[in-house]
Amino acid sequence: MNDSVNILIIEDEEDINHLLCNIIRTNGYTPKPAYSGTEAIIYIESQKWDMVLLDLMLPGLSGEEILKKISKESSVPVIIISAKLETQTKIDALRAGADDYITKPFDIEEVSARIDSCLRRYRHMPDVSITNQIHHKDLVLDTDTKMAIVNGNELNLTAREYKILFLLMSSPKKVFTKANLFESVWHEDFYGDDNTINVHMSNLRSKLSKANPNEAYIETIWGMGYRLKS
Amino acid sequence: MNDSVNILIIEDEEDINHLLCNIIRTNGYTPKPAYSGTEAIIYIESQKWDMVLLDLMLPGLSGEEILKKISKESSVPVIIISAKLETQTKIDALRAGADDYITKPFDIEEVSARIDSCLRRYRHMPDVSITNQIHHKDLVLDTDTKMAIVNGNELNLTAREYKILFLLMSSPKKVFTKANLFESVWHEDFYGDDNTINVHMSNLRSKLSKANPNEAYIETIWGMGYRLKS
DNA sequence: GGTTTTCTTAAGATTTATCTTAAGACTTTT
DNA sequence: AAAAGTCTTAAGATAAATCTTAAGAAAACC
Repeated sequence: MNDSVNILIIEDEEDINHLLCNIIRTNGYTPKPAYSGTEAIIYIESQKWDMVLLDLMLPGLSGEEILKKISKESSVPVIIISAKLETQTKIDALRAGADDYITKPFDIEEVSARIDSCLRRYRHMPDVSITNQIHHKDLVLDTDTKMAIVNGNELNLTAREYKILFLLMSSPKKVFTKANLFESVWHEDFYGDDNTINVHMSNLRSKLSKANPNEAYIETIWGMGYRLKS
Repeated sequence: MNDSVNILIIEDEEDINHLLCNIIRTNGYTPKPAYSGTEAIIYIESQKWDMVLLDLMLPGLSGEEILKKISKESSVPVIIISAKLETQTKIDALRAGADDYITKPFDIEEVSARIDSCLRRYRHMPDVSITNQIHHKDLVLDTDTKMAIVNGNELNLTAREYKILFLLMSSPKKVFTKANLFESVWHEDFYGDDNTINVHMSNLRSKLSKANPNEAYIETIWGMGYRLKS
């Protein structure tokens, strides 16, 4: 029962925190969001954690301070997630006890992979990641083969298509705006041409519906964006 | 290499697999989890094992089939762990080459004791032979001689090339990203120069295609990585 | 110490995915 | 019914990833 893997997420931006929670849940672990440094401290002191994801830019108590506190008091692995991409910041963080450092905007699969690999290192676990498939209704995304499986048909996806679908499936109920997509799939803060996304969505949909014409897997939310159809 | 005792655990339920891993680790041996019959076969063919723990109820390739395969090809001791408690099933398993039979839910200490005693019995007898080759189509990788065999031609591989090919062949359908390769082949978390991998792939491919110009064994998945061509 | 093998780096060539554009059809909202 | 947002197509342009080659660096071997 209590062999669940608990991961604390310290990140003040709600959107990003939720996204990280979903990634972690998808990977089979148990996420706990904290939205400020002071909130985080309470959680840190109240129970043991298997891992901490920490944003450096926090209101109030800074990420650096939290990092110091954590590494002084425990040996829990910490992955920094930060918009600061200066090498020096990175080095400082790693010196201060961080185990890995990911810059924003991040690739969700990379985050996923690094969490796995960090956990593996810590627990001396064998090199088999716990889950390599994401399921949603009869749609399966295989993160090993990078294929979608619909109706038993294996579909080859391009890198972009795969990443879009991965994102949608990682948060099944969430509506992803085009800005969200540009950030998570393209890793760009600025917004590209909306039509770029239209076209990719169209291509992705047509691959999926070729495998199962009776079902629409991706839903358009008018004026908002896209989500997985539930 | 080392004199660790390697035990393969074939069990699809994650919780139980992890538990068995822990027991084995506690006893001073090295566990390797396999979560399906097909995965197990790969490991069985890829190296020598000191023992196999096998669940009879597996998705896909059944436990009985695996047991037959193992006992046909090698003399590695096999302990069955199963929820089936009919006497007939038990007898059948023992006839088919199993060395011991434990019913679920099991007593941790009992499992531990039986593993020890079974190993003690076997230690003196050398394992006659589990195959030391991995096959994929007409490509064979010999884990003893570290050579690839294509079309009957034995190819000398460098250490890197061997490791890359071994990795690809260990999961025939999986797409390996460059990050995967750096981690598994170079044992580096940070990502080196992509081009290093390009060049090694190129060299490996040219060796393979020199032996068989008609076949491409390694496939590039644009924007994602490489995989064995199936 | 010299020779051989293997690894890495770099630069140019090539291939492929992706982007852009645009126009007409469709859907939803007002 | 009109307007705004979205879908689909396709073709050409662009950007990015990859391949290949060769040469120098590093390591291993003799």
